[in-house]
Amino acid sequence: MEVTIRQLEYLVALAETENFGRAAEQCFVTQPALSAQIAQLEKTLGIDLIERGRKATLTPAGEAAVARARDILEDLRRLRDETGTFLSPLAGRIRLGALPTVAPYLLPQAMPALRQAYPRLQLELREAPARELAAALQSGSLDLVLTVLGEDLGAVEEWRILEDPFLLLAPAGHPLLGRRSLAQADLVGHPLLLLEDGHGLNPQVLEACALRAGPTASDFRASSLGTLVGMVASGLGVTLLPELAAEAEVRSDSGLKLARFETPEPKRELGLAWRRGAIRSRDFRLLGQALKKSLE
Amino acid sequence: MEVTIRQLEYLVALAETENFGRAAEQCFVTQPALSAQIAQLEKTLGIDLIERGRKATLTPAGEAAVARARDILEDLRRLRDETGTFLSPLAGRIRLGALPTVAPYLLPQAMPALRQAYPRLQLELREAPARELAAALQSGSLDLVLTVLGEDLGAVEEWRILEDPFLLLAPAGHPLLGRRSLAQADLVGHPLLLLEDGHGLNPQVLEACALRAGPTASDFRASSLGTLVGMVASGLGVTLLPELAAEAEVRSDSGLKLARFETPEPKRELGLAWRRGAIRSRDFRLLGQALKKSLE
DNA sequence: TAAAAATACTCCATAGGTATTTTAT
DNA sequence: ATAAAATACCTATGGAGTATTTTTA
Repeated sequence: MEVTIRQLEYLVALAETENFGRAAEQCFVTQPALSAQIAQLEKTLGIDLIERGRKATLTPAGEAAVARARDILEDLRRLRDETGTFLSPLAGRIRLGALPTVAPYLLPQAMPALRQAYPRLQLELREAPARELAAALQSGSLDLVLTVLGEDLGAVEEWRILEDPFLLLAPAGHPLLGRRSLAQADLVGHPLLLLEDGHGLNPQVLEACALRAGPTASDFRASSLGTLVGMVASGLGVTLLPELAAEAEVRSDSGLKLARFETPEPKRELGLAWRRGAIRSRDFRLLGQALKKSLE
Repeated sequence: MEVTIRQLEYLVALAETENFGRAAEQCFVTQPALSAQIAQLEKTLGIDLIERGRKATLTPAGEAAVARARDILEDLRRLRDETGTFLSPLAGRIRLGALPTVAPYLLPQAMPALRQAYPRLQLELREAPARELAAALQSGSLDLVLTVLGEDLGAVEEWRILEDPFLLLAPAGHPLLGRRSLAQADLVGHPLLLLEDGHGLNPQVLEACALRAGPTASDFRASSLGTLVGMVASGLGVTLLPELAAEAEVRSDSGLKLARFETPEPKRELGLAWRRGAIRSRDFRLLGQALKKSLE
């Protein structure tokens, strides 16, 4: 006999539920039907996949089979998604990864318009730092990433969405705010607050200011932009915020002030990236256009 | 209806043959049977995959579907291979990549013993430079690579097979051969022949000799170790050969001589590498042992 | 001794085969 | 005109259901 997709679906369900009955229920079939298919699969492979007992657990061979089965089912979903887009644009599932310093400020505004324009689009969102996004994109566990462009993302196509300048955030009355114009060099000597290590934003901030880490970087580290703003508010120092985030994070009654830098402004470039040659690149460009439009 | 593996097999066969009848033949079914399954697949996906005519060609959606189908069928083969190894070690297919400067000198000797010990093993061999091997390993199009260890191969496990020292190859009577002992520094000033750019062996050779490219490297480049030896024979210069290759490439009547370097010898370290956590790592270690043993 | 999985048996959906017609070049 | 694919129709395999027994913790 041959291995069937159905058998693989049953196997994955069984791996998830550890119980033939519940797995069957999850697959909308009866327990004997599922049992028979699993038995059939074991027979074709010539090895036991399931350790029968009070709980149904996987044998080592079962673990291996389930891993492959998941890949196969995932690829099958992608087959449906990809062929579907030739029917109507932006139909089906797109797994989008985005930076935690971007997603919450860009996507919520854009979603209503997107749902309206492309009702058959299903966006699966995952937030992760830039390195993880790039890796997930290459490994195929993400279809599309919303991230900082111009870094090494591997073999990708990029689509610019916006330039996001860094603004100075300081408590009202801070000496840096008084100047007629603000240059990046003016920051020297002022304690600069950063995010926790590992955030891609830090090197961007430091590089944007042509500063190297160390002397002026403060020892306090924040775990999100929200707490970073809080730290500035408590007088621990100043920081740079992407304009995109600044609008949302800095409340007008917080006693904090934002200031633009004189040109050339420090900035980051945000956009979409996908694997070079991806079948759905047209879809991805459409999505990029929609995102860009939602910012106007 | 649901997409079935059989439909995907038929689709791939059709993509390969561009002809329903021959595709059917290739799948050991009749033409109407294959036609029906393709029609069924198109119906479930809701889109035409095939452009019917004198030749059966793929529509854009068909291209996409075939690409995914190939992935799925490949994963299915891997499922069989991987679960099979829990039955008997080293059963099934292993896709092995190897350096062109290693494969022909190591594998032919080892194959007979391997076939004897593991008759159910099917080795698929692919020769490629180190960078390609590393990429193919990570992308999953190879299971195992035989390459120079100690370079950046990504998230892999490594298994040492042998240290392969570089020997000096020079025409008999060459001044470098007269010395009592030969040090790497002695090469300075002698034209050193290298392989074509892109070969991983060049930087290894240059680094091994603590020489940087340029002054002493000759302008002539060889495309294989065989022609490299020929170039030395025609008096264009000297070169370094891995000992593994030297035995096979340098004929005793060629008028060429090999000389060992004094310790510390320049050398390369050869071994197997596979993706970290690969299910068949036990198999790969067994294969490594067998290769090592075949060298004794 | 219960809960869980396997077995026994029936039914029907469907893949595949043969024979034939339709379609494209 | 002719090769190639679709259609019509039949057969049989096998997957799913119900009812029941067997297993095991």
